[in-house]
Amino acid sequence: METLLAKLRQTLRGRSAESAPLAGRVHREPPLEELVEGRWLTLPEGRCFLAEKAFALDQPHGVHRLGDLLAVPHEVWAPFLGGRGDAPFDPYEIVFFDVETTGLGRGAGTYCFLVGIGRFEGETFRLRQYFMPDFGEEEALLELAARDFAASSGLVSFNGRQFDWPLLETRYTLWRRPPPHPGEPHLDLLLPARRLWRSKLPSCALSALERDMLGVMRTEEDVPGYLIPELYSDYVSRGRTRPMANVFYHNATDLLSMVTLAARIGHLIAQPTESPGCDFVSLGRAYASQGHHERALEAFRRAANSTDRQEAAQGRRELGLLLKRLGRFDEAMAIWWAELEGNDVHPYIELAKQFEHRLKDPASARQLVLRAIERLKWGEIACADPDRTFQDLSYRLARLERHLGK
DNA sequence: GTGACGATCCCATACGCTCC
DNA sequence: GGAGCGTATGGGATCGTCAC
Repeated sequence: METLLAKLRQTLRGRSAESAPLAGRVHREPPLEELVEGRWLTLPEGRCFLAEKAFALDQPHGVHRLGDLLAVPHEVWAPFLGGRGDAPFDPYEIVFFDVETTGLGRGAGTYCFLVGIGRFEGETFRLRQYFMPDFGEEEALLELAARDFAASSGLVSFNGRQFDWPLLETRYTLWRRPPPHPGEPHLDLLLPARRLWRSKLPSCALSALERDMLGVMRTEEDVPGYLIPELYSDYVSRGRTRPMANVFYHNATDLLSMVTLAARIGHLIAQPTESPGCDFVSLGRAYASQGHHERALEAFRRAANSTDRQEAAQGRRELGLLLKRLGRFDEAMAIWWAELEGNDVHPYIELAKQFEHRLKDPASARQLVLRAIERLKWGEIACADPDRTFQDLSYRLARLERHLGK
């Protein structure tokens, strides 16, 4: 088996060496190093092109600056770090990464031909892009990327938990190398972005977030993601370097956008009161699920005060339920009382429960249920399943009347 | 002890979304 | 176009409380 693998590696490397000069002749395009700032590296494992660039921390990217992330309190990331929410998340100890691949599949036939890795170093944000010029040179790319990953204590990506990292792990496994990083803590920015803006934006794809939240305008250099596998194929088989330079631009822009997106999200979570355009209901749920109850209550209050009627109703509902869960019944009841003239049946039911079970006042509970039934009949209360709601209310009323009768 | 009820948890299922 | 994750939803099981 080992011999077979060695032969395969040799064959692939041989093909790579043959195809490189051919590539230059077909289209007479300039070599990659003339189009992308970088240099070729030769390792025992093969050749790899390294493009490297450092950005000042006050470098703008859209409406934000790269260094904005450094002011975000580390603890805001805890709800989004997977199983390692307790791990420290220092921007200087983590790496941002994004890979360009030959397709969307997860199998052995999908290669990562470009790995972009960014990290804060002193007064700069340094971006390194490792590029494999042919399929036979993959191990060199993996070796160089591994050195960067191994020097980090955390990962940041966009959809990297589902796509980029598992794919990279597969590539290392296929070369019989251990993945260079345990994979945790891993901040996948797609998760908090969805939590914050799912109900506000038509899409939470990185390109949409760039446009709608970050003010990033890509130049004509950019290429759409779906074309990337084809462009790499053109590079390998026909030596087309110009479109490949555009892929470098695409990858670098993705990485810089991740940095400013993280800054935007981090500041928003840290100070939700100063963040218009955020889905405070989802943010509150995220806080509540992590036990940050006061922050959750604050987020729900923000939602409750929204000018968007639907968001305001949801905010009040979540606020009341969380207060009840925390045993703050009087505060919860105040919310429900204020809601009674709205078009939601929920506050009637919650108040009826409180009167029946906690306050031992079935007569008041009955009045509330009767009023809810009446409003439901008149169509003043909207609910997803009016018939079922009517049944539930009737059942509750019958029980209360039995109780009162006795 | 029994029954009714609410609260909570767990599980299964369906669906939408994102990456190249 | 493949695949995995998160979310929403609904049903069932379990537990604690209370009244009888």
